[in-house]
Amino acid sequence: MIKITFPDNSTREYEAGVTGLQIAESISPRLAKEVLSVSVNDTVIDLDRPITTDAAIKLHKWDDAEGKHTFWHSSAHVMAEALQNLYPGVKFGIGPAIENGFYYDIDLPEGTQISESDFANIEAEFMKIAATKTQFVRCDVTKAEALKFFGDKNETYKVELINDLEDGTISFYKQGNFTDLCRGPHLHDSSVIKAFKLLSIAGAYWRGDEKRKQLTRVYAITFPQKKQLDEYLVLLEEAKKRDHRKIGKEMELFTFSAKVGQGLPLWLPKGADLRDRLEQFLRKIQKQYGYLQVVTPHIGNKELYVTSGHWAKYGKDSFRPIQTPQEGEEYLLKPMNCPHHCEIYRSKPHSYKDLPLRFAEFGTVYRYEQSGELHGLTRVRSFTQDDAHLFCRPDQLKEEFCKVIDIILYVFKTLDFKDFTAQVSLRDPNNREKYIGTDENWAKAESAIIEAAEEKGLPTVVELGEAAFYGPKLDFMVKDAIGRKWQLGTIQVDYNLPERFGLEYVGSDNQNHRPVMIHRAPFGSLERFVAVLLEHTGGKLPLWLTPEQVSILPISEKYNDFAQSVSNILNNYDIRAAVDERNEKIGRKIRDNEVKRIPYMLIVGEKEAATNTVSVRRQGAADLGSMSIEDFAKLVTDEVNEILKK
RNA sequence: GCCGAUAUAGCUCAGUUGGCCAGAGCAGCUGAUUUGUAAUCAGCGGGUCGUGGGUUCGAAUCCCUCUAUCGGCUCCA
Repeated sequence: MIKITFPDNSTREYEAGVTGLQIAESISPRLAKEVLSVSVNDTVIDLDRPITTDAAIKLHKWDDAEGKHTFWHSSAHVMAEALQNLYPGVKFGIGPAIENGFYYDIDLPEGTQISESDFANIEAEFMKIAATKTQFVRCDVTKAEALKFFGDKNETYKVELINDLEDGTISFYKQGNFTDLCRGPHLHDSSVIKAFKLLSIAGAYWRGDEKRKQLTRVYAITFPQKKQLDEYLVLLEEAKKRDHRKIGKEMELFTFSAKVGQGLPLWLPKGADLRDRLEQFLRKIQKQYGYLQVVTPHIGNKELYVTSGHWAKYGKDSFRPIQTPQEGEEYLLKPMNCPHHCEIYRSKPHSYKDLPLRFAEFGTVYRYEQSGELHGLTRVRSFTQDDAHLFCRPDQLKEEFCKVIDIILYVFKTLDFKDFTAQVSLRDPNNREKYIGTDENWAKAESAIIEAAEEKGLPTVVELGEAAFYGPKLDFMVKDAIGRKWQLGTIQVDYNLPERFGLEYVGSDNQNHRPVMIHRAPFGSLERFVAVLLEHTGGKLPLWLTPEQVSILPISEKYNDFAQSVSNILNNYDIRAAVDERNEKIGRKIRDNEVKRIPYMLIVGEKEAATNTVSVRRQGAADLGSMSIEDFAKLVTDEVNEILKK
């Protein structure tokens, strides 16, 4: 007998060799029906694999991530079988589950391709296979067997994968007439897959290497119930409505012109106004935190970037240098503000008493991005960073870093970004040539970030290979309407640029010392920030950001949406008409439709109203007496602003 | 940059298998209307159908080039 411990710490005894499915059956028939896979001591395995020793287990259903993962991974195998039936000779790459669904990378036979018109056909074939209740059967194989099996089938990609695997760890899964190299786990059988939808096809390089062949990636999703698929599709449609490109056009915030050039946003008056408000908002905070505003040119001598290391790192992938007509000097459109700020620091000697120095600038930078990578406002070729560089003594580093975290969290809180991830971006340990600076400095910078995040109690995830080339970062990632992750706020510790620029300060010991630099941008860039802000709010921005919101929303949404948001505030008031033109009783409670008109008035600046004077009482507070409805409108506006600022 | 798709008035779109001077709604303009209310009535203007080439008696509709956009990949200072 073995002892099985459940997530609630209860235990039961079973015969050794019991399977996950049998355990589920022993609990309830319904659970047995719904369970998809099982974790045994934190490793997810198939339901029909025997458990031979005491173990802690967790049964996974559709509603947990592991359950979905198993479900989608198995679906990928079924889709592969369908594709194999429809496109004989197709070769398979990899087919994993992803956040929303799964994909399979395939190499179609010469001359074949899949287009949208084929989707229905593939979907039908998939459902046909799923309905046969085909079982997923695992078998362990030796490396030699595996190589022979796929070699005989000329599955070159699988052979390559197997070559990288250790003998003794290789397993196959077979369902119907499709066998795949796979670690598992899988569903017991395909009958639980009730709905399948092919989402899109795209090119994807084999093993993510752009020098290798581009395969066809087929994206799809499945569900245990047809209804869930319908709901998902509705959700996708809803998300599309929150696309910042659509909202930005409707609200007349920004536009693009092929003539101006791709990736170069043109901010329209209303968009510029929104930007300005965001800038003012941040400027105010930064002033409180002792930042000093500076302004630097949009170009800089190439030598500046040779010094900073940017030229060597990115020169060839940047916009070409501009040359002066007479002297042939070379200038670069500035791709970042740091070198300029370093030179500002260098413009005079500094005492240890001067530090930290915090130079801030809304600096517009220009970067060459590959044409296919451009995306609305989230990925552009010219954008404005809410940049600042903090020059501090090593002993001030952590405190300064923590204060920057405070600012970013304040910004996110004010704008109601709840769903973000703090990501510690470190070097790729296998690719150190990508980075400049000594290991010692990197180690110092990395530990500073990790410690500061810990001190602030900020939960973080660590990503290797995501660091800037001059230092590690703490990035704040936020998702857009359809779940794509974008980096907004960023804080970077840098020991390298101060060294390259020879930055110094005189310490209390009268010796020269090297300051540490913090790069930081709470918004990241105004472009990307506005984009994500629009997608989060669906364009319904807080009042203080766009007081003229209603007039810039499409007219159909004008009235209802805004009225609703302000009427929440109005609910706190007992509003009575003090004077009534129609000689009705003075002091009557204002009718609902009149209250609804107040927000409309607030916005369009309409002066006339049902009653010119109201007597107002704030619930649970003193009577405010009578006032003109215009004054009352102002009062409500102020209150809305106050609430939103908090 | 790579794979695939798309590109018709300011906006959202319709234009069947290539064939009359390319249509609608909204927006705009003009004139009525003055109405306790976002969306009244009448009329008008607006597109060389993304660009350049080709096939054809004839193309918005077929083919090619380029440009931009969309979904991914790669990249992302």
